[in-house]
Amino acid sequence: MASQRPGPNLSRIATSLGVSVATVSNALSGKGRVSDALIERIRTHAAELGYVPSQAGRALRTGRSGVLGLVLPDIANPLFPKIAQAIEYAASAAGYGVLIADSRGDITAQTEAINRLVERGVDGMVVVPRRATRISAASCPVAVIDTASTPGNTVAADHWQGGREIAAHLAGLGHKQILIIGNNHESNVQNDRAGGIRAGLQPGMRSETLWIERLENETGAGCRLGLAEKARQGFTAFAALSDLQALHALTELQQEGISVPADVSVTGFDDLIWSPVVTPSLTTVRMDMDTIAEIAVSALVDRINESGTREGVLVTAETERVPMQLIIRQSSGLANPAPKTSEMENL
Amino acid sequence: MASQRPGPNLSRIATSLGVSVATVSNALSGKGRVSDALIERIRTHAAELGYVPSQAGRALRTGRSGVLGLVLPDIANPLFPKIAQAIEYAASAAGYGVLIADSRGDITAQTEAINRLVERGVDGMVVVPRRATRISAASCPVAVIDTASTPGNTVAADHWQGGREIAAHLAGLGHKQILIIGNNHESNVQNDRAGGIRAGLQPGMRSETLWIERLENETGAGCRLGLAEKARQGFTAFAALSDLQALHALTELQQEGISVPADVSVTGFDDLIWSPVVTPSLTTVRMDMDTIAEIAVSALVDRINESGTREGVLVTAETERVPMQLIIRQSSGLANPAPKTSEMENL
DNA sequence: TGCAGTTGATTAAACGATTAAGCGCAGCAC
DNA sequence: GTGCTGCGCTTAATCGTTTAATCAACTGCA
Repeated sequence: MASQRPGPNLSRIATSLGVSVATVSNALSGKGRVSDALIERIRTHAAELGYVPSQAGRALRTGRSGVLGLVLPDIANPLFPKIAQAIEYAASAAGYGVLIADSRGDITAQTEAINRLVERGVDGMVVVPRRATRISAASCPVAVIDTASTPGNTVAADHWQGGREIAAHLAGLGHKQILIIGNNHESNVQNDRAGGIRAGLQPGMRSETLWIERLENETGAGCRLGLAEKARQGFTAFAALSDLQALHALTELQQEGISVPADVSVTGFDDLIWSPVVTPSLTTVRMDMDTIAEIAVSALVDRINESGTREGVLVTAETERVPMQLIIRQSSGLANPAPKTSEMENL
Repeated sequence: MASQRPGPNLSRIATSLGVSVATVSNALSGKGRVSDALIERIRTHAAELGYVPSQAGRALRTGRSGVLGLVLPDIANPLFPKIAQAIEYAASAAGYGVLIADSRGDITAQTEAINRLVERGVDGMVVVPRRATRISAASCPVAVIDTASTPGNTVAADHWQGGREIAAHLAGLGHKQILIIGNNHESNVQNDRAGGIRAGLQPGMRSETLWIERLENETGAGCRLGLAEKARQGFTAFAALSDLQALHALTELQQEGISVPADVSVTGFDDLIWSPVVTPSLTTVRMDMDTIAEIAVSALVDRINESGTREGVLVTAETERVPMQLIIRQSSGLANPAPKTSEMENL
């Protein structure tokens, strides 16, 4: 009934070579005292038998599963591919597997997902919360990737600095009136980004912030934002707090016959998959997910290796903010001095 | 040194109640013969102690890890969130965890990723290949989600039928000349979709297919597709084989001053996150990922439960094609009878 | 030669669960 | 009263690995 593991195990190697299991284990792990000749013999034999150690046996003995959990509470988060990829890469470089637990947006579902991970015996986990959910002491080390202003945050992109990059870029192009577009008013990430933009404005520039979440909830995701009207009011730059909103803005403006970047500029955040593909391609700010993932995972791994007692703690890292990188593409250009008389023959 | 698992184990419950470990195990799993009274007593006591069974112990004994692998070889696939979510949901409903293994696009990296999963002892895995990679016999059951025309496919959306839906929709709107836009010529999925569209054309309609992969490789992802010229040639509908290309087409057309849907129609595939958000919102075809995931996972689980010998097989499911659903939004409209004289004042 | 110290291996005890087999006891039939 | 059956529980083996403890043999040194 019970399915046998296919490959050879330590004891098969041991009997086949006429030595004890412990010796084989020591030879392969390089820990105990085994003669060099025997180590060599055992290693080659193990290799030609195609031996792979049983994670189950090892996990049982050591109390470590070699698996990290990844919790993404945000429904179908478009950043997911990048995050998952980066985390998986960093984890597997550190010898860990990654168990995902997507909790469809709900907060209780999130804690359930975390519990599932704990029950599966993960050694630690990476959580990317949407709101500042208190990930209080799951019974394993936890790394939080959100934003530096979130209490308990382990590491994150420097969203504030990213905002400043955008502001500086727009200032350099001569824009005076900037409309910031966000869709989640309670998101620490978006607030940091918006704050960074405002902090980066030069004297003589002003900004206004448009939170579209209520509009989206009432009228649906594809609602009109009324950006043409805003352009008529004198806004020449639309700085979205995410590429999704940037796309929303860009297409709405185009549909209204307003040319980007000739008439107005549009910028985003995150450098999502479509950013280089749309016309005009999107000027945005990229987070260095690989570095963030590496920092998070290594902080986690350090903690796991150091603490014998498997306590639940929020781990900390030396570098808390990873700089974001401005990607200048086509959607941002020199401020049009007379935005109202939008010429349709541009470009 | 070895970190102790925090919670109680079977033997702690057993000694605490003065019974044997086996009895506790039987009581909790409901397998052996235990009196109802004792079962009750053990269950409540286990509950109040907060007992969670050790996956490691169980895995070692039963040879089953209770974990499925998910392999997504496609770099940063924008479908990833949906797939991962659906698979994770289906798997966790079936009592399984999901271990991800993203192999950054490379084929050798893909087999490495598969090996990593096998070494971690997954009981089975779901593979979504980009090209028809032969997933020949990893040493565990494998479910392939690609397209019905792929040999060895387990279950997939009925891309062909999805294509017919698009064709029928465009035919109903009076379109005669359809430009199909794809970016991967070797993709079974895209070929099926294109085939479905062509098969669904009414008499008097014609189609042409534009593969943009070479253009993308040479000129970058955001290259000009020259769609305005195509519109001038008389094409009134642009049927992209993925929402990403649809977005590419939509924004390029808008930028050129061609109005969608007044002048031409644009349709996509997959109903990705931005489809409802862009202006005009995108008419597309949605795959029922939840159903697909459920079928794949349950086929996998059936296979796992039935085969004792852990052999590596491509599992099959009863339902191989899951119908796609046409989502009509704003980007498709009645065919403009005189596309050449595109009036700029539309809308 | 005798003794301490090192080397290279073995022995055995875990880790936590599952499960086949066994055992005492009651009830029942002959 | 004996034999049989079924119930309720225990005993014990097992999965594969790690690792502390042990031990034999050999070395160097007095």
